[in-house]
Amino acid sequence: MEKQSVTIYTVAREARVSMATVSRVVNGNPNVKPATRQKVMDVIKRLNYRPNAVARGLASKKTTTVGVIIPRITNPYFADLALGIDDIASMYKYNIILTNSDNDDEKVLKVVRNLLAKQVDGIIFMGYSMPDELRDELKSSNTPVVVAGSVINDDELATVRIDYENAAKEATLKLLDNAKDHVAFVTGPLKYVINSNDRLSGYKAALAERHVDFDDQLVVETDGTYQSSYDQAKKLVEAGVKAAYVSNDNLAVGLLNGLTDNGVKVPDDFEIISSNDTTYTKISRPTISSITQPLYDIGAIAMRLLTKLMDGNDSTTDEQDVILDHGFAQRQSTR
Amino acid sequence: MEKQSVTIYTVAREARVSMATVSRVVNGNPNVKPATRQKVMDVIKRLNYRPNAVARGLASKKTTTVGVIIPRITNPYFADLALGIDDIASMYKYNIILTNSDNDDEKVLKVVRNLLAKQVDGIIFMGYSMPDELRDELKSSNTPVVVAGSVINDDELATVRIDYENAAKEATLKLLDNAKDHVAFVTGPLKYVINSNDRLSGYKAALAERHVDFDDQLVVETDGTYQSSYDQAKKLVEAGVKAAYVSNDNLAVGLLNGLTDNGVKVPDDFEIISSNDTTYTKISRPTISSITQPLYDIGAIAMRLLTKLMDGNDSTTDEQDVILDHGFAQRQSTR
DNA sequence: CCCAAAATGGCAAACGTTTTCAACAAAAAA
DNA sequence: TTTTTTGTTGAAAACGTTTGCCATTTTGGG
Repeated sequence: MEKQSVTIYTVAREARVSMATVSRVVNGNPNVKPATRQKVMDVIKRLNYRPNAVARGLASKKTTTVGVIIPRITNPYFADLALGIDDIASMYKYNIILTNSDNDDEKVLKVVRNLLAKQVDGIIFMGYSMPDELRDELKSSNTPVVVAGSVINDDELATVRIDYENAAKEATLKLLDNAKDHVAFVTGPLKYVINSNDRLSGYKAALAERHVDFDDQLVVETDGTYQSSYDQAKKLVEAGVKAAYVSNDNLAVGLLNGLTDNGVKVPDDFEIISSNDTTYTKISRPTISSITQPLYDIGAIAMRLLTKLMDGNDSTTDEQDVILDHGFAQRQSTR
Repeated sequence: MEKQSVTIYTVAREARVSMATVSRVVNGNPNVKPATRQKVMDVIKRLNYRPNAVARGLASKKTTTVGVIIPRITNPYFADLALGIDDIASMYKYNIILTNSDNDDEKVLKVVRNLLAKQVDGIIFMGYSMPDELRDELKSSNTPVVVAGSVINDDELATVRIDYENAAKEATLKLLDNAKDHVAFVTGPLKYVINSNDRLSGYKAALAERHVDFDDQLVVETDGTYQSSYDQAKKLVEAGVKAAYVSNDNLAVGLLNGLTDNGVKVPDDFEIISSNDTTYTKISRPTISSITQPLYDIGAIAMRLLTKLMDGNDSTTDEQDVILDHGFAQRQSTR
């Protein structure tokens, strides 16, 4: 790769000013006389000068780049979040280094080390758990971190999310009130705190409120894939289950299609409420009722919060935990 | 932001060697005596030294970062491609700067300028068209570019894709052969060459082969969204259309649901073949027959090709245009 | 007109690496 | 032994910015 042809030095020479002045012009520093500024800008345009962001990063210790960890880019839930993140990031002139973690602790650690080596100004973490080692690394690196759309085993990190517990409770209550007694909780891996803690608690709270005994046979743990819940459909029906609150849309669609393909009518014989309100819930037939989350906003707000933190508003006092409102979309999978 | 505490210099001092030697150790340069190497590695571990990638980028003129332009991260088609890209990228130790272009020429230009300023080693472009200005910029920047999963108005750029024209032709033939005479082509914006050139040509070729006259009333242009084709469903049926080849899965699902919601039976009264074989085609009911594309592979191969180009294998002679095989998945939307 | 204060701009030292070149040492060949 | 060759290492110059500090100019009040 050949040397960059036109540098700040070239411009300085052509404009008969110093590099410092060019730098000031480029960065909008006010301490430069309008005439000089114009002169420099003309040269910049003429030479088509483009500042080298790497050199700038080294000198200024700011890369205007943030790292984004996403479990899987093809997961619509996280993709929606990522869209919000990206929009706000580009609004604030930040770039996004995006990497899939595949929910693999090993990989996540590697990825973050990489991001830190690249001197990102901040990190947005999406995912279901954060290895201790990673947490330590992040803390000692002193890089601002915001957790978006997920709950992890750490309460010191800034987080943007909804109240998963309450949302789960409300959904479960709705199913219980539709005169169903056998309401199951179909969930992704329980090793993720968002499932095992937040959602399960909400589910239990709803049962308690309606004086229904908790039956752990009704908590159906899956690996979170479409296929896994599709396969569970038949068993659930045979077990007499009449409704299910489902922890993610993949699972909900799988369950729905599994039921339909087995001749079970939704919502007549079985009701479903899902959790994430992604496109899946709208394109399935019947459509799936769901807790609604402002996905885009969660991403957007997380990114905005991150910019604050990166600007040094450490604001340890400020609320670091933003809980957005959720809602409910009544669709065809519930009566 | 405070100064980096432990640098290559610190390590060098502690290990009583020069920076050069530390650099060699870190980069696996073989010209270091094993004993020295060990000594340096010990210090690195003890001090927990992490090389600064920005400084490295400045000195070596390689950032091990590639820019990826994606129309919209939430579009499953491109998300699948992106997954392949990311996997291979991380295999080759590259990071991905991912940005949504929203298919907006202005924005794309801005984004690419940004990427170039950040000194990315290469760019993967996904999208439906490339503004002339952008093309010029890319060429003069001398940065390797690979176009993935799309066709654009330029034949000099390396591209990885399938044969959209033939795929469209085969799909249309299938529909024609199922004894339908009124086969429509429901497409996204015709200003995109992949639609107006490749797919439309394929559609026409199929008609010609079956001696069916081309009727431009049967080419239904939409804005590419779910809703747009959903809204077209009724009109199509009223116009006597019996089947449709659809240019993307969003549209196909929209059309399908529009038909179903209007009481039209698929596939009995209307057959559909879609183009991209994303999840949508599998979770809809009925499921949608589709051309199949190795989406992940397209992304993966594009990235691999890019690494070649970045390694300087300019190989102007080599095939710069990789055409992968496509297939067909028979599902419930066709007989 | 003079002088202090404000505005402007230049110098040069960072920033943390890689890399070229030369030096030196050790091993091999003569 | 002497000369080559090969293998290891270090010194220091890039890489292209930003920025602190100082010098010079402008400005405006008296």
